[in-house]
Amino acid sequence: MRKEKKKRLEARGWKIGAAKDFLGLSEEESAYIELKIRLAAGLRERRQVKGLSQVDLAAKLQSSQSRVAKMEAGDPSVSLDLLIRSLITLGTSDRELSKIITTPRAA
Amino acid sequence: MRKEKKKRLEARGWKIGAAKDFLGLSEEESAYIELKIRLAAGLRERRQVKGLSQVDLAAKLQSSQSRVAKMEAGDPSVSLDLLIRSLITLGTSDRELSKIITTPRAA
DNA sequence: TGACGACATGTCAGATATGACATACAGTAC
DNA sequence: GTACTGTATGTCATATCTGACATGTCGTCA
Repeated sequence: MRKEKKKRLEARGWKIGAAKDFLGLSEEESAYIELKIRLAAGLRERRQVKGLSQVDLAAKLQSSQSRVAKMEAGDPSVSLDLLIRSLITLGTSDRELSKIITTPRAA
Repeated sequence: MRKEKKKRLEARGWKIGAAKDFLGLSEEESAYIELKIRLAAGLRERRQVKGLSQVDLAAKLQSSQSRVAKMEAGDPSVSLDLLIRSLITLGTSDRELSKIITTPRAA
């Protein structure tokens, strides 16, 4: 369990949202959160590589800057569904998506 | 996803294979749908390998048999989020998940 | 200093996904 | 035939997600 800052950003919202457990996250919960964080990082990276601002991306997604910010922060209010749809909108292929999922984040 | 488009897709039953060829789906829409179908197939396969019924799996997921059936059918009412969480609950690793995403479906 | 651009964060009305239920259908066994 | 198991499908109340808005922070530039 070494996910440092981004994990910490999430922890508060998740522990409150889960509301039934308290002694830390179960295997499944942390697997889910870590996956979300990798997708979030992948989204930010791809957006930046394309030279887009959050506002630009929001326009493409028909969403808003604040939601894009939450996506990239791995906010508990963002679903994997939205993250993946956003990556797809940015032109991410299945193979690239697959890589994002399996690539360990830098410590 | 935009409501009207979804309703239209739903009305015409986009869960069938090769939907893109019959409906006027954009690249992004069909990428999303095909991804969902692969996850759905992966879920069914893993459930069956473990010798579980839909009722059994529903219990594990704290969901219902009908929702499991919809998941495995790739129903429009099911999110990628739920599909992936379900796969995680079945013990699917990141690597396996990645494989499900990139494995082309049998025609 | 102020103004600007990019990003973060909190809130909330409205949209969507979810579990649960009822019911139907296909096999299998008796 | 009945009974049972497993799966599919339609509906619905409500729990959750989403876009939009307001506002704040931080860096840069003149």
